[in-house]
Amino acid sequence: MTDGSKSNKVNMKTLAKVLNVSIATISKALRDSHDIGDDTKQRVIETARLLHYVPNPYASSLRKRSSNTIAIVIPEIADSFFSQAINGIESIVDIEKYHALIYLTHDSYEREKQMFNDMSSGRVDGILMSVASNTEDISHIQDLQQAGVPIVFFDRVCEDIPTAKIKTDDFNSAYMATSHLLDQGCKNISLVTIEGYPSILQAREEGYKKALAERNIEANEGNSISCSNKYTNENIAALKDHIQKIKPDGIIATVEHLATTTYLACEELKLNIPDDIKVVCFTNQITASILNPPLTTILQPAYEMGRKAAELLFDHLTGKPIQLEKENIVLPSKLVVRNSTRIPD
Amino acid sequence: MTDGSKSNKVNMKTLAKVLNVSIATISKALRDSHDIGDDTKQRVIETARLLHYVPNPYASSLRKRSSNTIAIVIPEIADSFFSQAINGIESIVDIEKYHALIYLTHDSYEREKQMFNDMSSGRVDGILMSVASNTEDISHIQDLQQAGVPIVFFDRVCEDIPTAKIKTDDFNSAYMATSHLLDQGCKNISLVTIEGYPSILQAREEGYKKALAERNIEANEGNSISCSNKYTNENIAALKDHIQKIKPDGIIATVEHLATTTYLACEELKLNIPDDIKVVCFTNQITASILNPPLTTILQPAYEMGRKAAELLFDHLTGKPIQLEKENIVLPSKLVVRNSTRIPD
DNA sequence: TTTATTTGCTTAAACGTTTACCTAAATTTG
DNA sequence: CAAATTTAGGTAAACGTTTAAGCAAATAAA
Repeated sequence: MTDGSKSNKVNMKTLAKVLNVSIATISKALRDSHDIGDDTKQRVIETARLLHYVPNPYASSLRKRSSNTIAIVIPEIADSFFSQAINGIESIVDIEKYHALIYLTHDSYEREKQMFNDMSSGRVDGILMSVASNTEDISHIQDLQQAGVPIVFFDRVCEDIPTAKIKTDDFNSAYMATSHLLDQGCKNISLVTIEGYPSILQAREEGYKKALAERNIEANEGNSISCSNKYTNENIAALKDHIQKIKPDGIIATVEHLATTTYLACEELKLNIPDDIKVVCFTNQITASILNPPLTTILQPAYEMGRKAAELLFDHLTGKPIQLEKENIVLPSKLVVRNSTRIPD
Repeated sequence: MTDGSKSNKVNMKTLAKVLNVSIATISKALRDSHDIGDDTKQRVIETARLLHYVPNPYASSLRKRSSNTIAIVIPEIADSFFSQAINGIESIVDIEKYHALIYLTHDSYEREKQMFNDMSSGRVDGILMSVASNTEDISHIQDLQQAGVPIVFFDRVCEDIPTAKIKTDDFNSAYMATSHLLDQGCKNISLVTIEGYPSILQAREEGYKKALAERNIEANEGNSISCSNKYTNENIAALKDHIQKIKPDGIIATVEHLATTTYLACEELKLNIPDDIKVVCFTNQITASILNPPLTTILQPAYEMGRKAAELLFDHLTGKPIQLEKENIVLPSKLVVRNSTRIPD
């Protein structure tokens, strides 16, 4: 339309005919092969440009047995963590001129398994993933890895698969957060977490427990409450029950949407944050600073984690001398102290 | 590993050999062709399952000249709108057993154009997109459409392309929001928006102006301020300047991250929301209700928009009798009133 | 000058499907 | 019972690349 060309498919055959050379010459010229003379190369490139030739990726993938495509396998895009991580991943995918297929597991093992089955077709050259929280049988992952598809985990890693893992220091962050609450005078801290229990939440729970243990405080079962992994009124109700029963003076919320749950539960119970109860939450949302009160958060390096994971995968894919199984990277999270944990005057 | 099979590629040839039939028989049997007898079909399906046969998508795409893949072209995944929209899209992509490639334009026309060039290879069967805000020359979109690739716009639509468009009522929502502020007693309302000006922001501005005009209030140039489209301290500073100069008693923030910008600017200026200045923001974040004060928002049907866009695209792709160019759907946003626009007692 | 090497290109097979067309046997029709 | 049709499959080409192998001409080496 904007140019003179019709929408007839122009492929290598077309170019070959126009330039009166063989298809092989076209292919090699475009890939800058040493086989082709400089002037021919130029002529090929020029006519390719003129005729708006765009290579067919599927023919290429079929023949080369590689797709220039990676998979991003994550539970969902509901929170800011994965949004930011995807942006980090994309920043590299873009540079490498790859494509990214997105697979959302909805945190379900069954779906994750199906998706791995799909990927066993050679659809992707590599995988960046955060495992579903109820994935225990990891044979689908092992199978694909054995089949030669490199995998890099980020955030929710699978410890039993020998490959690169990009984590943040969940144990330590929770430890820091809990210690911070203790420093601020809390004596009875509850952990609000979610069902299904991905390993990172386990680490957070352990960091929490360690901080308590260090100060000789017993972490009794009752101080832990599990919510469903999406924002619901049921969660608010459950948390209210919990608070009324346990009467905690501090709360660690382990995932983003639990911040809202916690704040609303406290509000409904007429509990003042931070006077009656102090709150820390794992979240990356910029609104943390304008909450009522501003929320003390554990800020995770989401973008950097996605980016680093992608970097490692591409280092491997592009044949750099790197052993994925040796890469075990921990990027630190940051405790950002705000008023939700302030000691009242 | 978990099964007896090695990682040797099993393809139709393998199955054909094992079952002593032709490759064509395998192919037809697996696609449930009428050509093949029921018992043969069963045998094929059974051995395919046994040998863990997974069809090669690239061979199939090459031959069929269609990829079972769609593109999601969006500016970024930075805010909750696009996160939720993607989830809506995925809910349909999943059902249809398609795949979704994600293209982030970073709101840049140049990148968008490159991506369309990439897609002109036949890589995708259809496109779901929100156009970049600085896209004015739309020939890249036209070209692809003319080449037969169906496109469905959502949110940031391109009016000049005759195809399906899923929007929300930006004009009306902004009108409602502004009227609401006026009802709450505001006399001097500023519009905080972003540079680059996608069409939806234009609509929001016009809704804002209409509400003012209706009450015979002049919307002077100075009441509009443009920020960069990411959360920065510069934006906060600029907004502070603006507020000090114009002294608005009401603010409409047109995109999500401007809520934080606005709240922080007001805080730094020691302005009380809502007593000194009332605020409404276009955002889907659940934290709106726990802000200080809770934020009156325009809640957009992000998930539904993504879902509906995908539905229309697939209706078209699966040959349903539907004319994309006739589909112009507007899903309503909702004004959720909270304390940031409350009239002081 | 003869031989070896390099340059620049071509031929043809391969990647794994799908499908138009063909065929032989089985079944139905008149 | 012959002719027509249906059933159940096979053959081979095609989709658009990439690449191993080959080859003639030009250049370099001996």
